[in-house]
Amino acid sequence: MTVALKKPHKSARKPKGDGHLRRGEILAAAERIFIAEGYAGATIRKIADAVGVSSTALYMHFRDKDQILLEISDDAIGQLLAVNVDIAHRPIDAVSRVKLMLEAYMRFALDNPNTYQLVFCGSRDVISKEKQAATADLGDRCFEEFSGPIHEIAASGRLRTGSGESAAQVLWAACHGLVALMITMPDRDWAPREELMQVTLDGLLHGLVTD
Amino acid sequence: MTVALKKPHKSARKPKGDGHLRRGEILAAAERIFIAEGYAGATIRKIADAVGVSSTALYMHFRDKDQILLEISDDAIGQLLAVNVDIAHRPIDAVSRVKLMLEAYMRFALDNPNTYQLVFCGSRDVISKEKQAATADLGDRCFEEFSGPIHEIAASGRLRTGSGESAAQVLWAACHGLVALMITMPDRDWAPREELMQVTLDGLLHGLVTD
DNA sequence: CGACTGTGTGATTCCCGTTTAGTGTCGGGT
DNA sequence: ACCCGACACTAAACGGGAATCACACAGTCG
Repeated sequence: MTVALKKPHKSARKPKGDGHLRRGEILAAAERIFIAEGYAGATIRKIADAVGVSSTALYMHFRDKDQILLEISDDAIGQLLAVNVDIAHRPIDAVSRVKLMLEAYMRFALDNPNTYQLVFCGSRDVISKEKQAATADLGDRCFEEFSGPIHEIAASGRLRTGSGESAAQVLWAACHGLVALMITMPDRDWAPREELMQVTLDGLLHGLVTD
Repeated sequence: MTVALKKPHKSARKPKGDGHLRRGEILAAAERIFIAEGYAGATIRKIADAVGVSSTALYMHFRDKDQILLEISDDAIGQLLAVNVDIAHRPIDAVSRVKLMLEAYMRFALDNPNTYQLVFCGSRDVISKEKQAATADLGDRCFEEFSGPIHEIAASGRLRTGSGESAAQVLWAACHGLVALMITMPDRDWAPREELMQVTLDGLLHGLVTD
C-alpha cells in the first residue's frame, strides 16, 4: 500500500525520508502508550498527539489501529519465540526444556501484561477475526517450539495419561491461566509468584510424566 | 409502550407497577443479546430497541451498562455457587469434591462463555474498578467453597508441594486457563474437551496430592 | 385543585475509529 | 522550465458508542 515496490526504473522515489521515520515514531509512541495504558487507553488520537501529527496521518502508515498494536506485539512475541528456539537447542533433557520454556512464557506475560492480553486474551469482540494473521502465527510457532519436547516425551512412552497433543495443550493452558488471572486480577492476594509458578510446573509435570 | 393493567388503589405509591416490569424486561432482553453477541455486541441502544424503549430509559433502572450485564452475571455465577455448595456438602472424600467442583466450573465456563469472560477475563480496561462488587464477591465465595476441601487435604499432610493456598490457586488457574483459551481461540484444533479436562484434573491432582 | 414524584423521551455532549476531500511539496519526464 | 502525479499530511465530517440534560407526561397525595 504505502511502499512503492513496483517502480522498475531507476531512482524510483525512495520511500525514505519522512515516511519511514514517521512510521517508527508512531510505533514508538504507540508502544509507550499501549504499555502504560493498555488497549483501550491507546487511542488513535492520543498516539497521533504524542507524535505531533493529526490522527488521520496514522492511516498513511497503518491500515487501522489494530495493525499498529499487533505490529508492536509482533516484536514482543518475536523475542519470546527467539528465547524458545534457543531453549529448544540446548543439550538438556526434554522435561527441562519444557520447564524452561513455560517459565520464560510466564515471565514474559507478567512483564508484558498488555501485550499478553492483546494476543492471548483478546476476545474476537475486541480484535475481530483475521487481523491477527502475523501475530497469531508467531504465537503458533511458539507453541510448536514448545510442544516439540512434549512429543519427544510422549514418543518415549513416558506420558502417564493422554496424548502428547493434549498434554502440550494442558500445560500451556495451565500456565496461561495462572498469568492471565494474575494480570486481570492483580488485587487478589496471590501466593508468591515463584511459588505459584513452581507448583504449577512441578505439579503438572509430576502428574503427567513418569520418571 | 403503555402497560396499563395494574390499578391497586391501596398502599401508598411504591416503586412497583411499570417500574418492576420494565426492569425485568430490560434484563431479559439484555441477557438474550449479551449471550448471543457478547459484551461489545450488547449495546445500550440495542437493548433499548429490543425492549421497545428509548436508550435513556435504561438509566432509570440501572446506573450504567456494566451494572446491567453484571446483574445478569450475578444470576449465572449464583447458580455455579449453588452447585459448589451442593458438592461441598456431599459425603465424599475431599479430592473427589475438588474434582467435581472444578469440572462443574469448566462446564459452566464453556456453557456461558460471554458471562465467563465478563467476570473472569475482564481486564480493568473494559470493566473498570469496583463495579464488580457483587459479582466479584460471588466469584470469591465460589473460590472459597472450592478451596475448603483443598485446605482439608493440606491439613492432613497429603500435599506434595506448596501451601494449601497456592495449591488452590494453581488448580483454579489451570482450569481457568483451559476454558479461557478454548473460549477465546475456538478455531484452534483442540484435543477433545473431555480429554483436556481430565488430563488437567488428573494430572494436577496426581502431581499435587499424595494418595 | 395544585404539587410532587416516578417513568419516559429527544436532543446533546463527548469520545471513539475511520473516511472524505482537499492542500502543499517535491521528483522526475518531456 | 514546465507540469504531473505521487506522497505526507490535514481539517472536517460520519456513524456509532456511553452517558447526561431539560423537559413532558402520567398518576397519587394533601
